[in-house]
Amino acid sequence: MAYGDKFDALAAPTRRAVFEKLKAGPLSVGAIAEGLPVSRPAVSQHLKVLKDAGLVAEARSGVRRIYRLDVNGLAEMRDYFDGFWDEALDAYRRSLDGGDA
Amino acid sequence: MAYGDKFDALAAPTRRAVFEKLKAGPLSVGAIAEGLPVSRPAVSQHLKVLKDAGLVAEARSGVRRIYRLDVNGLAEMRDYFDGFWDEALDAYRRSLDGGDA
DNA sequence: CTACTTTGTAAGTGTTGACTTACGCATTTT
DNA sequence: AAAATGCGTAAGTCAACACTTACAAAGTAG
Repeated sequence: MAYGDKFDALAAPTRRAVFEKLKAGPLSVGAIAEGLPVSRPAVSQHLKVLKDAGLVAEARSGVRRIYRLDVNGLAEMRDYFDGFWDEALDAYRRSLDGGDA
Repeated sequence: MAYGDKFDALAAPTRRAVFEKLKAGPLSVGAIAEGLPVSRPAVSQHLKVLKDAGLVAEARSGVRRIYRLDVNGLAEMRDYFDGFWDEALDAYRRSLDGGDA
C-alpha cells in the first residue's frame, strides 16, 4: 500500500496499458485483454498486482469481474507528485537565492 | 523521454531513494551514495537511468558531478497524473449518472 | 610529473518477474 | 444435471536488471 508498490505496478508497460484502458470506465477482464498483445491469464495477473497496489478495484457481476480505477490510489499518486513538486521547486529557489554565496 | 521511461526509472526502490535525496537540493555522486546500502558505482548507474529518463540533470564542478532534479521531468509526471485524474473522475461520474440505468 | 580524488564504464552473477500453457472453480443457461 | 462461459491459479521458462568488483579517465594538488 506504499508508494513503492504503486510505482512498481505502473512500471511494466503492459500493466500501464491495462491501467490506462480503465480510464474510460469499468471493464471486464476479457474486455481488457482484448486488443492487448498478451494472453488473458497475463492480464489477470497484472490486475492482481494493480489491485494489491490499490490502483484498481474489483466488483463481481454474475460470472464476470468488473475492474475499475481506485480513486484513492490515484489520489495518493497525485499527492506524491504534488508534494514532490513543491519541495523541489522550493529547493531550486533556495539554490538560486543564497545557495552558495 | 516517454512516460514509460520515467515510471520504469522510479520503479526501483534504490533509484527512488536517489531521486528523493535530490529533493533537498543538488548533490554530488559521493554525497548521494553516502547512507545508501549500495555501492557508489550502483548509484552512478541509477543516475544514468534517471538522467536518460529526464528526471535529473547533471552539472560538472571540478572533478565532481552535481546532480539535481529536472523540473521538466517532474512537470511531465505531474501532468500525466493530473490528466489521468480528470478523465477518471469524469468516467466515474458518467458511470453513476446514466451508466446502466 | 606524481599522487590522489571523484566519477563513469566493463564484465560477470543472481534474482526477479512477465509471459505461456494447463487446469480448476464458480456461475449461468438449457 | 450437463454444457458452456468467464476468470483465477499453478508450474515452468526466458530475458531483464540491480548489484558487485575491477579498471580507466579526468581533473586537482603537492
